[in-house]
Amino acid sequence: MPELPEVETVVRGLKKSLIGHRIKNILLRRDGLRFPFPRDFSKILQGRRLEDVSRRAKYIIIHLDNDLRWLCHLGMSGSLVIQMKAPHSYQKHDHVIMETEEGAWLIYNDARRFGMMDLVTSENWDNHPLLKNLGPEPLAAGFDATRLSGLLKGKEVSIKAALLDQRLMVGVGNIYASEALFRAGIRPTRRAGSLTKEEVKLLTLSIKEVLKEAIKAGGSSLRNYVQANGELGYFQAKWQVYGKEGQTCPGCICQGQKKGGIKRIEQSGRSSFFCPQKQK
DNA sequence: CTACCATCCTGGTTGC
DNA sequence: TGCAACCAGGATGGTA
Repeated sequence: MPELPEVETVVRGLKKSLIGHRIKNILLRRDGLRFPFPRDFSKILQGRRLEDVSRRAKYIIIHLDNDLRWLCHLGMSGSLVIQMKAPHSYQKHDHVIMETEEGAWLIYNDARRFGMMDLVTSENWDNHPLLKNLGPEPLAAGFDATRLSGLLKGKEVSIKAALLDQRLMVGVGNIYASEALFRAGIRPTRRAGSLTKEEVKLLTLSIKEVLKEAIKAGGSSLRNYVQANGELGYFQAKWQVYGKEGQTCPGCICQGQKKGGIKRIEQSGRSSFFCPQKQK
């Protein structure tokens, strides 16, 4: 379920509960996820202190006390849940379980196993194959319309596909791409390079807005729960077009019209949702 | 370089 | 209730 806001929510949850903890042991219940786990994964992590947790794109980074970073991606179906008592049994897809000296358990569950974990030294950080080609963070201060405009310039792909391309910019996935384009009034099928200055400006704001609102929705549920899976605060309730084929979008001129309603189309094998009346 | 496609894997939903 | 088809929030690697 994770796009930038969900990953950010998980990161905040981990930070709140696990910083300062020392790893007692790590249990691996299979050889790997998308890739095999690093060699001696458990052995290397045992005894390490968790110094900090941060995010880059949709990657979770757990900073350890020995110049090592534990990199984790949730893929499509991964989740991380913290609990303060030992699990009495494991779920079918609980693949990694970490126990800390302080009495916390972190459980990584991932049915589809598209997620990944790796260990990276700070020396190798900038050259990590999964990180080195990532584009800018949309919520960073320097990310503005000028920046996005430069990224989209001359691009022949659809704006929807461009938003999903993590080499251009990171964090936006299939849901928030549809939502941001809806807010900006831009059709997902438009050529990325064809957007006007004004449209790019609107889109930049829409992306930032929708991501921030989703983080806020996730954060509000975190206060009350120890778990860090981001599910409780999921933005789902506030989706305006994603998964709403055939419905009319809120306050839209398409309401009451015979041909009104949100359309679902397929672009590069993924669903896009949009309102033909509102998005041009 | 760019664009498109298949692919990794399991589970939930839908339709007959 | 059985079973098959289809769909799913990501990202890579190969091909043209």
